Amino acid sequence: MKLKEFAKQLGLSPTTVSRALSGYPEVSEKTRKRVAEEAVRLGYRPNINAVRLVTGRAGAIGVVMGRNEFQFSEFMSGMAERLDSEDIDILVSPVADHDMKAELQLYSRLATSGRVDAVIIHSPKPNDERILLLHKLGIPFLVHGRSETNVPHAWLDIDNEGAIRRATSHLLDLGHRRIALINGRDGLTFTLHRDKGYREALEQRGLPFDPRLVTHGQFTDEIGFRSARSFLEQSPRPTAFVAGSMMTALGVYRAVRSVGLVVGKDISVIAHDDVFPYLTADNMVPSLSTSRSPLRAAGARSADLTLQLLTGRPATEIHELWPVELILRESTGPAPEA
Amino acid sequence: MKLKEFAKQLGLSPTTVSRALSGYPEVSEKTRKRVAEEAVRLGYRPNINAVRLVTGRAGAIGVVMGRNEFQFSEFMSGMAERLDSEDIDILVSPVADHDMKAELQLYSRLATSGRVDAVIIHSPKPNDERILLLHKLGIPFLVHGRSETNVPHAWLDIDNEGAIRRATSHLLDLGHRRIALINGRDGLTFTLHRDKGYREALEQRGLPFDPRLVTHGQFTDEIGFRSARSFLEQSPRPTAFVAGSMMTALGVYRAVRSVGLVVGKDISVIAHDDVFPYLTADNMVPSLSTSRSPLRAAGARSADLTLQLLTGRPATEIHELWPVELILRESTGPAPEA
DNA sequence: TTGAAAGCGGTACCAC
DNA sequence: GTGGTACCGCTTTCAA
Repeated sequence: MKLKEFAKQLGLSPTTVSRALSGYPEVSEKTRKRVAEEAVRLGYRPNINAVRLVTGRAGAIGVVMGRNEFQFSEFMSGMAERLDSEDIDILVSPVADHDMKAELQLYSRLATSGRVDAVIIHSPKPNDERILLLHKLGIPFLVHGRSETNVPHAWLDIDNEGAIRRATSHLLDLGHRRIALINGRDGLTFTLHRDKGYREALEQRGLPFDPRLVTHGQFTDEIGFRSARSFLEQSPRPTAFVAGSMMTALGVYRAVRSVGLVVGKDISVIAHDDVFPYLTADNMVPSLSTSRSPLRAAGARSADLTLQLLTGRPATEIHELWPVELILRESTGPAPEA
Repeated sequence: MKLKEFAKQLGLSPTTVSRALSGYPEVSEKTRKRVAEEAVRLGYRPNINAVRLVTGRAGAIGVVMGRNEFQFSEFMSGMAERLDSEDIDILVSPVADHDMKAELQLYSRLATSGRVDAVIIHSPKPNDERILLLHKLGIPFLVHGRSETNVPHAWLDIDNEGAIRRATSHLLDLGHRRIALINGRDGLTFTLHRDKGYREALEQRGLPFDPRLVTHGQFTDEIGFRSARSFLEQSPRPTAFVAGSMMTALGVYRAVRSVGLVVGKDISVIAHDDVFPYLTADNMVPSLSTSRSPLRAAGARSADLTLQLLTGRPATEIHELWPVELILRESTGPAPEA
């Protein structure tokens, strides 16, 4: 059913029908109501591609996801929550990890092809080429995370620095002195922020920073296991771990057990938790102390902010830093006597 | 840069340029090459929405994802691998779990709005309303999984029945007699197939089926833990578990440990593994025996088959059943003496 | 408050 | 092999 045909059936002009459906003020209430009802009854829906062509809007937000990021479904679910009521799609473009060239090409394509009205990017670096490119391309974008590029950009981030500072401080309060940090991929802003939070906590106590107590890598159980194992071989060994993700924590738990130690007694563990429905810190044994920040909520808010961007709110105004909760469970305890 | 403008710069007509770029045969090789080069140089890209309007193609494949499905990133990465070379997007529509009404509405919208050329649906039921609806709507679709609706439809599935039959048989071979199955959500085809495979293995040995040894639920660590715990309270307790996913297996491991038993010795465990980069069966302690089927590959192939569907291959011809490997590791061992 | 008509940026038919 | 032009289905100015 096309507009013309539909309009004819109603005895109206296409113009009026279009206006009625789009909620223009000049249409009489009676007409609007009739049009709306008939549209449902006769099943008329505007052809989205025609609308897009004529309005120049794509009606979609692009999300570029790294291929190995299990967190994605959660973020996107959040986005969907917010976008459900709008007529806006989520366009997902997975891109191979670590292939910056391919990723940059992707943005050019997305921007110039008019598939999306805006883009959300993840895991930025302090000096991120993608941000420069997107700015140059003139396409609205939101950064999930932060960057230090002086190009103006909208962002939403969690307080990684504060989260890890507090986690580390708490461990220090418990008497731990050798605390290992299993951090994210090197060079990413959130990794740097976490490193910073960790160092700050040490500094506050006048404790020295030991680079041998920090590793960087993807959030996988394997990296968690390997890092923890190699830390545990040190002498003296650390008595506490700060882990970058739930998956990392799984590896850490295993590593601790594999050398005959007990999490929460011999070794304390705090991990960052994005809150996944399928893997719960509370259910781990012992239950896992976490710095906690629901990724789903971040997804919803990111969609919301992107929408604001699209309605003209300046990117420079859109900066949101979310606090992170510290939730203490059984995996943290006083440092064992030396 | 628009076609008209671009064509003028080349001293050609829009028609010729369009043909050259779309690879029509009647354009001379020389012209085609020149046009292609200049397009890159001047940065001309056809406006996708205009193309879509005029061709009637959406240039996108829709994927409807349940909100709590961590497997999704992996499947989509696979899709992207295949779609990278095509000019086809992935449109993701997350939908609340268990909200069939919302989901059906979503399909109607997707189909009638012309946003997507085809849809991929997941986790079908034997008699799935979505399949009926999509068929009625006349939009091409591929089912990831299987259904028993007599509506013709393309599908790609793994041999869940065979996988669980073999897993169970293997445990029986090892002398286990009380084997518990922690299965997926009730009513879904793959869950039924797994139930069936489990029963078949028992039948082959003439062993009775005990409904108290089977649970159904989402693939979460929590369900894995709870199910396993309640199984372990039975007397006599099962000596082996077949778990529906890696997340479930995490819960099972925990449950076993929490009652002072040892996986691989007191209790054998086999889980189904979709192969995630961030959670590896081999890294678990003890390493986890699995029925294994890479979801990423399924995603790539699903995209491929959907493309075939779009080029006219009849849905009734597209049925693919993938075998599942059984990989034995340390979590399975002989049944302990009674 | 309603309608006629000119595009939006391409594709593809039909002529040359 | 190349070009003119009528659409694709809608929105939006302009006029009534």
